[in-house]
Amino acid sequence: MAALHDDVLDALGRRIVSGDLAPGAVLTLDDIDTEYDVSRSVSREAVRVLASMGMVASRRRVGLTVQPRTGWRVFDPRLIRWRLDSEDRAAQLRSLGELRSGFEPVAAALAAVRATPEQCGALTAAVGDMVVHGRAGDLEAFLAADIVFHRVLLEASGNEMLAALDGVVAEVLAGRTHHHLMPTKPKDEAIELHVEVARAVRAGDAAAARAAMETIISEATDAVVADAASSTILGGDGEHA
Amino acid sequence: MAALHDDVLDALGRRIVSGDLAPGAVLTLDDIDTEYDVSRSVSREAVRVLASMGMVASRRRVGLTVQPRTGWRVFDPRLIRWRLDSEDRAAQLRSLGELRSGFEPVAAALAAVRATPEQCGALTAAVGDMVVHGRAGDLEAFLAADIVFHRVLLEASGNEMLAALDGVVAEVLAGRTHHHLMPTKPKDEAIELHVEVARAVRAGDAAAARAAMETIISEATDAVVADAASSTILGGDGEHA
DNA sequence: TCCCGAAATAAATCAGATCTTTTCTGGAGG
DNA sequence: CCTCCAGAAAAGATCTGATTTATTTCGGGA
Repeated sequence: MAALHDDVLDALGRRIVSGDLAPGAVLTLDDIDTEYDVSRSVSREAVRVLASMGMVASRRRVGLTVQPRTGWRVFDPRLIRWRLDSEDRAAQLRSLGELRSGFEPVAAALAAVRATPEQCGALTAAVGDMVVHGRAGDLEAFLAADIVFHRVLLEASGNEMLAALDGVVAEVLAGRTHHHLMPTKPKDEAIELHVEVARAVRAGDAAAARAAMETIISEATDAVVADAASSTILGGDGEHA
Repeated sequence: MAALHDDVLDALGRRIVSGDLAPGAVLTLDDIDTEYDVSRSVSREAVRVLASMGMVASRRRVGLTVQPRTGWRVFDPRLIRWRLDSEDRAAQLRSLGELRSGFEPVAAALAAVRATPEQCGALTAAVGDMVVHGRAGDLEAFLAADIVFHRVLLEASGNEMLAALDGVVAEVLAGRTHHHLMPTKPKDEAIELHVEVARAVRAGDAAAARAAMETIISEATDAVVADAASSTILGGDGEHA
């Protein structure tokens, strides 16, 4: 089931992200063949993908040069995953959080106008789960429901690019929970705000949906800051923390 | 200078985006070798990248299956380019615009806190160019300055993911101008708002920067809607249209 | 009818050759 | 000593064809 080239891609990607292979570093296909004991086609395919992510550039007579971070395709899920698994984790979470603070209110507003009845139902169901598990203090189950809530909302925005960011949101939410930046029991107000978003979406009230979502995020930010856990501006967190 | 595999990748990508190769369609590496008259390594590398973009999946004994759009990595610049060059152009621009309406205000707020003196200078210079070319009615030069302005702003946000969206903004702005959704002469108020963003960023006033950017976008949206050109909700356009 | 093994299929991998581009090196000429 | 050009060398790009492996199909037997 393994895929050789995927293994090599993964290994190289992680080495680059970790800084083991820093921008400017040069390696050759031969190096890769030797180091990972694979044939040329495997190393080539791995490198080709890496190049398509802007992480390396290949030049004849020179070899493969690791590219500066500014050129990386930072929206690639694989790259996000590598960064989250590396030293870079905190920075990646911060970036994702800031990003999220921008697009989630938009998604909520759009969803209010475009959500299908099925999506409204799914949203309501997810909110219901959040209430139940939140009251019970079951953080993992609450997190799962929270992730579903936001995924459905993004999907309901009817914008495929927003929908594609569901992984981002899931990572942020999971990261916050697992890094213990959440209270042991989700705040009632936070849950209430999710209920409000769902209500506004059902009612087709874009402004209300947007406002509630903005509040969710800013409240969460304040809470985190007040928590003295860290201090990111506009801070991205975005959930009852 | 050509790169065989890149040509094939481009050709296949465009065929998929255009619907010529619809989701569910199956093809084999052999088909590609034959159709484009290239060797196996070339077709393999092209397909590998396409797979990494979520556009095809390869399975033994079956071949390559074109994947549904929901799984595509829609943030990949190549995919965005293909969509912009296809029938899908309008939808892609709408998506990008909506997205932009979310993240640009955030970027402005962050830039107010994080911009370096050099970036403030670049921003001011860009605004100056906008004023000059705007007054002169030179739409192309104005567009160029506008693009620079937004690029610098995104970069100044200090968030590499926001910075990576500079291409998105450039495409939206260029698309609006070249689709004649702009007045023959940029509105003074719109220019004034850009001046205000630059001022707020220099002053480190995050709230003001965010507010001005939000106004830029909503004013532009209203203008477009009033223009009866089209009607996208929250319309994302975002520029003096 | 159901299950199992053989055959067929197409991707995955390997191996090695050839082509092309880019860079480096020496030497000729100024 | 510097400049310029030809030739060598390095490394990716492409090609070819063989081998391996996973998956599906299908025929035969219980």
